[in-house]
Amino acid sequence: MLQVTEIREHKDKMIAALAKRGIDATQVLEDVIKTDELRRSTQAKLDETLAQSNTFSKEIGILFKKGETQKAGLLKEKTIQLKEASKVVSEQLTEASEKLQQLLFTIPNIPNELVPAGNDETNNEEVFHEGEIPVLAEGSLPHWELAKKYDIINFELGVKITGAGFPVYKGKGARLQRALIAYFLDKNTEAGYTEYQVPHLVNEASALGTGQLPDKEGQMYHATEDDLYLIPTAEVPITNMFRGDLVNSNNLPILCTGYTPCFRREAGSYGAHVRGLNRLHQFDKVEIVRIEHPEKSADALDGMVEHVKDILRELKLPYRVLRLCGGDLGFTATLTYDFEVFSTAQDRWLEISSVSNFETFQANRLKLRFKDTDGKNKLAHTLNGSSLALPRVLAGILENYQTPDGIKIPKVLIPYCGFDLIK
RNA sequence: GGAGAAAUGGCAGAGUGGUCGAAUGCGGCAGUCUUGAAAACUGUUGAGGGUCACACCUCCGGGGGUUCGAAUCCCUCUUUCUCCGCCA
Repeated sequence: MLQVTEIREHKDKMIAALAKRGIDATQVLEDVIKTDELRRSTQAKLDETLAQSNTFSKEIGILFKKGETQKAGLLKEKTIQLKEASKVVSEQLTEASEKLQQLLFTIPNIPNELVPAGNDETNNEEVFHEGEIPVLAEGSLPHWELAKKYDIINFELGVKITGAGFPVYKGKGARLQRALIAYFLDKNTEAGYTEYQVPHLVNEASALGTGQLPDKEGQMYHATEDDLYLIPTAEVPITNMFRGDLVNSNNLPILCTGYTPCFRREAGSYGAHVRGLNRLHQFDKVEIVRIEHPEKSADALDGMVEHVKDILRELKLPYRVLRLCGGDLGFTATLTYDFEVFSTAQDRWLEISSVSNFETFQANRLKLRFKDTDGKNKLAHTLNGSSLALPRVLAGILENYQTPDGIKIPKVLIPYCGFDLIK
């Protein structure tokens, strides 16, 4: 959620930046300013009435003590009238505040100046790539065929017990998943992130805090009986641990990591692009989250990108890093780098990580502040990234590491797996 | 599931109808002392809205009520703790 004071001061700049998302925000920003003016003037009116009423109440107390009950009675009448008047104004204030809130909820975050303009993924900018794309032997297979061949992932069983998009991992497939999770968590904790295990269901306030609600309601599974949401990413519970907090600036940055399953309802398209592990309703992910001082968040984002690069380098997977364009940028982000692994047998890139800076957008909803060295309370910056999403990494490994003898295991994973070949 | 107790500033913890946005301690910040640091001492320090700045308004778990006036009384919800029951 954007800050109203920022909108008041930098409206034109914001309109220009939001244009990169393909949005003309002129009208809505003007509405925000107008509604905020109404809110403030109504607030002032209410304050005045209440101030008057408070003064009278104090006088009544004094009069009673003196025993001047008649005078007190007169003042009572007056305060009763003021109370009636304040009720009406108070309702107007609520109305204006709610309208303002509604408007603010519809406006996405302001893209960073590095974000290229553009409507869709074709305008994303490749900023880095690394790793050799292997030349595979004759008869190499996509991962869903490999999964069947080696009996390590069973999609049909998942359909039987739940539905499409809920695979069952088996034997060395399950072990490889577990190895990846442990390896990722180890890499993250070595880099200074503290490991957390968090709830997989969250309440409405949490979903609002990180921006899943109100705009992405349909993308989450909703347990209506208890009004809880299955998390679409560990970002939600982890970031919300700090909701409403006021932290001291010398406690920043705060670095967290956690493994969770992630649940996504999103109705995907059909065909090869969603086959196998490419798109699931439930998948595993290890997430990193940072709470940063505003002056350090840009560097922090670069650091997170380097961290994820390091992991992919160790896994020896061919990958590229994209800077998302305005049209592809998520609602809450100012700047996002996507990581994609090349899936050789499918001959396409698969997104495996998304690293973003949200600046104050989430913090404003979360009321996550820090006490700066000048003694002032300010909104912190939040950032997060996947490190990494499991299924597509697994797909990449299966496809890129396949040989006529079986699937080799990346060297760094062998200690975690306890085997070096799936055959 | 049953019975009882509680929820107050960054933290701990007083406060049972008016002068309480709230004692005290810790922590934070500034200073004195010191070569420097620690200790000690002195001062300062809740949050949000509003204002050029004041004034002023709101906030004592959430919501509602009683009252001229509520942290304080009533209702309700949530959470925590103790005891009992049940159970991985």
